[in-house]
Amino acid sequence: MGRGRVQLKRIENKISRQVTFSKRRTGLLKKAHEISVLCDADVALIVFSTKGKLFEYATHSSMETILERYERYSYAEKLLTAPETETQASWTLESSKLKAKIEVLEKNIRHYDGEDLEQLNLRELQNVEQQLETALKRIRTKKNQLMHESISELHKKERALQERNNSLSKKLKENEKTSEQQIPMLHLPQHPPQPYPCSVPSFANTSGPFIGAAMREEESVQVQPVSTTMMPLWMIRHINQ
Amino acid sequence: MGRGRVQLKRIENKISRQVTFSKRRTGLLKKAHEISVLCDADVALIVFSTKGKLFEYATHSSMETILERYERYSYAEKLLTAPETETQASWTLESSKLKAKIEVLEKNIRHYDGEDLEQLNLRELQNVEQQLETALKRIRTKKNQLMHESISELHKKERALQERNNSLSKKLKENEKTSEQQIPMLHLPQHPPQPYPCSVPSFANTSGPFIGAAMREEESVQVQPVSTTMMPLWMIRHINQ
DNA sequence: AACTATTTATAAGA
DNA sequence: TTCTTATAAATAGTT
Repeated sequence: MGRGRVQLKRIENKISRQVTFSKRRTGLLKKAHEISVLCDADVALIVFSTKGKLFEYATHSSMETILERYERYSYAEKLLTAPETETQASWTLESSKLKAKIEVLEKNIRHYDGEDLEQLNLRELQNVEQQLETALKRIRTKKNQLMHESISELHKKERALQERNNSLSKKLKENEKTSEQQIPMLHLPQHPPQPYPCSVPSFANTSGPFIGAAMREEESVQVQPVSTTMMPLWMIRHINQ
Repeated sequence: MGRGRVQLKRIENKISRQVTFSKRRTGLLKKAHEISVLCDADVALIVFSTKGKLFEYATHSSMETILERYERYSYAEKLLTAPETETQASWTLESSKLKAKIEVLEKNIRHYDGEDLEQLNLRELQNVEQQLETALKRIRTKKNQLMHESISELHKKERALQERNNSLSKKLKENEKTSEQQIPMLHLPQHPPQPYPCSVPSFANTSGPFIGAAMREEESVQVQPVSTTMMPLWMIRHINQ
């Protein structure tokens, strides 16, 4: 249908190809529309140009609907070939399951926070109480363990620094003897050690609510006496709060 | 293109419609193929007949590929126009968000259960401990409230039954005087009242771990002395456990 | 984008 | 369905 016959092969001339695409595209869309109206058919047509531009036609029942129908139609095949293409229904299902789970978990947490207790009866309150007591015991044990680890760690550091201080002051004294130059010496009392002029409350004697709470319900733990430590600031804050 | 003009409207004659569908369908598929070859375009064509039969054409790159490309292409639009028609990607996203939330909640609960404490530092342990203590206080308050309500309720019932007993025994005595027949009288000491031969431990004197725990950290609550009650079995079980 | 010679598609009939 | 054929429609090449 035109001035000359066309061979069914890619048109090499870019301009010609573009023009032909434009003309035939219009025709194709028109024919798609015609068959859908004349013959009461559901039609979906998708065309990507060489450049990647999209043209589409779909019967009034909309592209999505037709594509879904297509998916459904070829469902059996796809189950065998592509189980990863799940339907919206299964996603919705999974979503609501997850949401339900979240609701339960949040309710539990509210109970653990001592909130939202109206719905609980005495037996349930009793259960939650028991659980909280057990948890509290475990947490306090863990906390004690952690603090003791901290303390040993700090002890170690303290000793190392003390040794370093000692050796430094020793060297300094030797230097004083040999060199003509006078370097002012740092006063370093040997006992009790005081590596830095930072006032830190003695840990072993602290009887604030923190330690008190930590020890109250525990099997007694041996607390190593600590004379002075280089405790990090956040730890001090906790002890004194 | 035929012996007569055709109006663009549904062909009412079923046979004609079917014939036309068959002819035009062939033509449409042919033209789809032609444009794809001549113009190097990606084409997907889906046609459902009135009866629901499927006919399809797709460029060599296969129907699935083109439909995926289509989904990808119209992703942005869909997000704006139809958030309810979500794509698999967004479902996957929502799903993983929900799963992440569940993970966090479960971790929290494990901490509240005193488990899985390895990852927590001292500061975090301190927080959990505080939270648990608060929760425990609230729970014990709630439990006390519930128990006092129970007790008043039982008191009320006890008094009512006692009155009923008194009036019954009074009537019985009167009957004895008037009637010739001897009816054995039920022994009902007035103090302490003992409506049923059911041995129930006195509530006020119970010093088991249950009450002890309930009272330990609370503002002192006035416990009304209860001589004898008709406590439900489940309550007794809790007190004695 | 419009024109038009020609090819192609297809309606109607068999 | 398929073939035939007259004719409408599409479109290749040109302007």
